[in-house]
Amino acid sequence: MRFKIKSRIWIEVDEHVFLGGGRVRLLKAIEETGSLSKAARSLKISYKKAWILIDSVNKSANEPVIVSSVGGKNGGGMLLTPYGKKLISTFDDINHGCWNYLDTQLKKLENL
Amino acid sequence: MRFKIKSRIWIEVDEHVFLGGGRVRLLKAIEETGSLSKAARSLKISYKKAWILIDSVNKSANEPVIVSSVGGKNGGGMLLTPYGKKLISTFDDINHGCWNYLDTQLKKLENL
DNA sequence: TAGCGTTATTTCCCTATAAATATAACACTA
DNA sequence: TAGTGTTATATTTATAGGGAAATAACGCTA
Repeated sequence: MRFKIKSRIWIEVDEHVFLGGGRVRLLKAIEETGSLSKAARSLKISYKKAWILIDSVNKSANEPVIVSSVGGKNGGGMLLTPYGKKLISTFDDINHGCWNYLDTQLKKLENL
Repeated sequence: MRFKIKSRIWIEVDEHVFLGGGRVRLLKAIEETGSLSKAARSLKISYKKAWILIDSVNKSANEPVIVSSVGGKNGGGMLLTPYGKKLISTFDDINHGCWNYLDTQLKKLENL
């Protein structure tokens, strides 16, 4: 029997999702591209969906995660704040730790 | 900032979900009630949804998880096999361990 | 001033998921 | 034999979520 243990973790604030895998992927894409529309294209999700995700992150956080500018040289853009960068690296850290834990548990299923 | 780290784990076989929180809840309700229809009513999900969940568990497992009988004294029913009982207790064990790990990580978010 | 590429937001439509309904088969009971 | 409460399955109906498109505002550039 070939088992795999999968997991998904997310952070909630006031019973609402604040940060999860999808939001972290999006934040990383914003960090790389410098814009929400480019990030959405690179992840092949609609701009609307990307905007809703970022909007909910902003509304849940009490410290800025991204700063956006509209108009200007290249039309504007989005940038991660230092707090935002720390947030995604901490999320990744915890997530990897969770995977490592689950790997150690696999044998419990295999010799069941 | 009041953070909570939430998680969901599940077991896959051949890239398909074999066992997750919902299926485990349903199996426990079957163990308590002795029937799939009673279990579905107690969890307030439709019989159809419950049947699809159990059907996929049966198809993924290569050892029986439940045995069902149709017709008869009380119309029939469903029972967990010893393997099925071991499966849900192991799942619960791993799941609680995951929660414990995540609790230890919460401080990383709080003093960020 | 016209054009551009963004952010920001609304509206409409479609589709995929879930719920509700219906039906068959079954084996016991009265 | 009629009735009952299951399992098992198909069909129809409703609902919610996502995608596409349209629109506005913005501030730089040429």
